[in-house]
Amino acid sequence: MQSPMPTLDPASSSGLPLYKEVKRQIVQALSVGEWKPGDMIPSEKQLCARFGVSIGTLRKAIDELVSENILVRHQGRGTFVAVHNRGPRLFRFFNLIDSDGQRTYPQLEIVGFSKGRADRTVAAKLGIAVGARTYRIATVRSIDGKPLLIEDITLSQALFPDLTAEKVHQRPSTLYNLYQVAYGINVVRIEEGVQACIAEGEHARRLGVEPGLPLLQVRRVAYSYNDQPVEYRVSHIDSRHHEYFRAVS
Amino acid sequence: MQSPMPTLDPASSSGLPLYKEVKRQIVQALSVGEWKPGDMIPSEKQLCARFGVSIGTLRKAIDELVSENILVRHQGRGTFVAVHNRGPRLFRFFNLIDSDGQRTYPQLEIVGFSKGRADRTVAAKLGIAVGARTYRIATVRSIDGKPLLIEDITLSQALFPDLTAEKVHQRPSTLYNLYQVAYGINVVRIEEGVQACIAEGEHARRLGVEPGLPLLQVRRVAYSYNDQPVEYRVSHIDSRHHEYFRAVS
DNA sequence: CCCAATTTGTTCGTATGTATA
DNA sequence: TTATACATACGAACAAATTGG
Repeated sequence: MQSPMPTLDPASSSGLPLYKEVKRQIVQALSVGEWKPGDMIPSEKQLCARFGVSIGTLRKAIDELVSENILVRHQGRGTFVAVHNRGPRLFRFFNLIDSDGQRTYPQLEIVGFSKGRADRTVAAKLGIAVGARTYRIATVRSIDGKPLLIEDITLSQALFPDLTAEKVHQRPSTLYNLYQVAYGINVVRIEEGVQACIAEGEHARRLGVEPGLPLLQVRRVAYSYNDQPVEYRVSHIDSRHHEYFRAVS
Repeated sequence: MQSPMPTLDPASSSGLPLYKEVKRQIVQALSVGEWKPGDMIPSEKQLCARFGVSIGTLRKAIDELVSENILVRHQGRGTFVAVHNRGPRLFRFFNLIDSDGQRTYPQLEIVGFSKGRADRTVAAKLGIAVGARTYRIATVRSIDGKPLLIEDITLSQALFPDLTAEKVHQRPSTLYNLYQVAYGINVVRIEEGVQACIAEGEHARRLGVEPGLPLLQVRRVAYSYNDQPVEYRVSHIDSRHHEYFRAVS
């Protein structure tokens, strides 16, 4: 009357706890695109059958993925792959708040697209070889027509084959959405460093500010599932009327 | 053969799920100092008996507190109240990394202590009345004798009665540790906003930099259990050789 | 060094409640 | 209403880590 040998044996392949192995396989399914952002994944009962584990074990795996913002559960509806770039979530990684403490959502304009090669910094951040082919995208984000933030984005050509200025300009939504629908690449996590700098030359011109103004410089690496780096982005922000926000618990 | 009525009835007092009510009571015990940071709390079996819930329900409550960094579990040893200011965790909220990407731990020096009253900003941040009595503490953090970061800290006198310059100077460890051992106040979470500014006057002098240098300005509110604000801190950082780091998942 | 007791970690499963379609 | 799906609550059995004798 005891349980038969499970389909996934904890000691067999990985030595990991069973629920960690289940979690790993779910992430694997996500990263190969079996389920896409917004999709409902199979019900708990179906997943239990698929992985040969009990409901409690499956829930523990899904619990962790939910806490990592990779899955979202809705009672009575199902469990879904998290969408990171729709509606207000669009600026999930862009927490600028204005003087009243309200979140703001600037408009994005693409002002440049070119091809290049990775220098040492980019190569290290993106995990590619020095000299590997890259794209460079330049943007301006504005509120009420006033430039607020400029970005210099670097992507690996290997990860985004045949990306063109047209695709970038004609994207229906955000860049992260373009990565997702056109390349199946989902940004789920970022790391960034912040420094203060002085506006000069090109940066001052694109921001429409006088040289000498203090700016925030943010260097961000965006990651997909399995800690795969997919984008390197350097931003310069006019923070006179907006501040960069964060919470740590 | 069914379970008797539990000591905590989900529908009785709060309408919350049982495990949320258990969690609330544990936080309550923490905030009144029944268990202090570093203490081992009673075993799962004991807590089940105390709250009249099953092991699964108790574990779900503790799981959430662990994920919030309020408790720490050690298999075979017990469950402990998280300590937020010991050893390397000392700078848990102070993620400055140097040019090599290494975390750095500057030395702290107290350079000022005074009494004052809350202006509108401080009152709002600390949840106290405008004009309420406060303390002001000024600090400098240095690496290799080179000032890197200055802080202006504001505390409510009501929360920290009889705080003196001597206590601040003679603290054995960090300020957060002083809050903890002398007043039973534990900082478990912070929120902060970041802007760029220009070094001038007093700030430039304390940092030992020339006026005109761009600085990071960080405004932080530190919270204890139950989202109680306990400290307001404005920092100015010379970020030329160090950057402010953050990760978002 | 080993053993026993304690404590948390993992896995299993059942029953019932609540939300949604 | 009914069926489905997730949420909550219960608890058993065994594994793994730690501690103290």
